[in-house]
Amino acid sequence: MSTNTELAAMFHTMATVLEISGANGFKVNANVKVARTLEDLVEDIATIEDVTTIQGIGKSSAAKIKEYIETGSMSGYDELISSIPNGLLAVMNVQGLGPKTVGKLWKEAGVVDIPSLKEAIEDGRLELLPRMGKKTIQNITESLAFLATHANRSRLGVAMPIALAFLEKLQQCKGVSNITYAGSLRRGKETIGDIDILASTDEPAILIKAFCEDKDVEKVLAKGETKCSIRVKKGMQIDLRVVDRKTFGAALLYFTGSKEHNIILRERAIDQDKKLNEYGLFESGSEVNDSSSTEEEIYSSLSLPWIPPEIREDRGELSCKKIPRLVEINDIRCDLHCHTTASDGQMSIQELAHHAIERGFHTIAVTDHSQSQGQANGLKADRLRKHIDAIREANENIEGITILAGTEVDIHPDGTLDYDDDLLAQLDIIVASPHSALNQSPDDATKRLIAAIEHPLVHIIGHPTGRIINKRKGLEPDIMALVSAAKEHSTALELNANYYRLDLKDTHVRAVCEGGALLAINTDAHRPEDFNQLQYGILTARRGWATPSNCINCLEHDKLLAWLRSKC
DNA sequence: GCCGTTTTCGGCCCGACTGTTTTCAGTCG
Repeated sequence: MSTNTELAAMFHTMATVLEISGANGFKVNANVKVARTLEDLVEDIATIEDVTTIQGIGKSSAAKIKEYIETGSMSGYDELISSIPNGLLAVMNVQGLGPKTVGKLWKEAGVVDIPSLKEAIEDGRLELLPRMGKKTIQNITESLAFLATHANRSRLGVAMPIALAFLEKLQQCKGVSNITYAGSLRRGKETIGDIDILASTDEPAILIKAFCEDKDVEKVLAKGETKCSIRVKKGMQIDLRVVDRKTFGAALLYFTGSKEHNIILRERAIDQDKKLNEYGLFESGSEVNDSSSTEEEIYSSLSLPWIPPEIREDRGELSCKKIPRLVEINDIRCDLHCHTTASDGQMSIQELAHHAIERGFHTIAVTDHSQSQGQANGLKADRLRKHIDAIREANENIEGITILAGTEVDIHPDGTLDYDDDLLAQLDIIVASPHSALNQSPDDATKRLIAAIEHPLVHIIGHPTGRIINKRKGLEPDIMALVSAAKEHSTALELNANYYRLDLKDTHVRAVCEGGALLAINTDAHRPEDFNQLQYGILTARRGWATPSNCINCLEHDKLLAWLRSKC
């Protein structure tokens, strides 16, 4: 684990312990903010001379961070953590249980962890506590069962189809004038906690009934006149919020978040003697809506440009002089990392080419696995030579697209490649990716990837960390060092659009773009439907503030080929 | 704990829903 990640986890833990202990809420929030800042930070915190220059990190936290970097421990941390039972932190993950209740469960019912919470429910101890009725205990029991069987957050590509399916059904309801998804899904986060749906309708009761009684609903968690929550059979929670048509824009802004972005907007409103909530922007003390029918109008009233949802994360978007024109799906003109039946793909070269033509691409790269990838039917040298011939022939015979002969060559743990240079030199495009030894040390990973970046024949580093979201951490290279080397050698770093990967991730993408290196957004398609994954890559790229000029997939045909040939 | 073009102290976003209690605390987003 990187120092940033370790420290972030410690600050999160401190915040939770403080919260259970009943500490000042603002102090709790300050610790959460430090944790979040550390999570977003791409540079190794240890390399930053004065961390108080980072917004949100003050003297106190800076001293703790410094001490941890220098000594490997943090004074006060162990004492704080040991002030509550270790297992109590897990109890905080139970839906419906917050710091006040968890503190009460501990002090008044002897609950110290999940098992003892279950015991306290079974032996009736919980019922003896004030404000702990049958219904509350039933809800806790159900939350415990849910927690035991489900991961906390779903991958973006899991949540999106569920949301779209619900939208399609709900917009059929009588009276619905506006319906969309908001929340972290609209912001395109790599994982989604729950799906937020926002609607305006003349017939709220009909919509709410349809929502709560849908065949995919497993449990109705809350049901009011304007707000309902359900859990669907696939395990995700969906919140529906019904608002007046006139306030849809304000509500969309509010429910898109992020929370941190909203807080700054509200503070900005207060500075202007106004009040912002989900119903609109109001002059102070007035019930008269300033202007709130669209998001654009609200931002404008706050003297701000409209900010794309993907960057509403309090990562500088509200102090930025000019919001760049972020990359869009229609800017993408080619896919430079795809597989065929030659290795582990399901499409022939011809099928791949036809799907690419359908998408309006001018170029498609055939990049099957290299020889070390036995389980993926990776190509030995002689098979690759024949494959190159087949690709060249297809390129001759198929009109309307350029088909590039390429490879996704393994980067060995020591940084060498899985084919000889002589063979690589025969190809049009070389994507080099790590597939093995994905738990090597950050130093080794950095050396390994930089060796590949510096290789004169390599065009793109594929899924640089090898992570699998919610499953595998992957490599933790020094991203700033990679970016610097990538810029120097004109090697692109990939944002693999597959929603299991999204590798590089959003903050890494931003480092690539700000560092002046090239970004490649590829689907790594193995099946025709994989081309649809591009949407997730685009969302992630936008979260990383990527513009078309950062991205080689946005180049016109001749410029792309010129860049490819510039490597020799 | 953090912050400051009202600066070193005083303030820090806002509202819906639930369950339990009868006027509201706690949780969630």
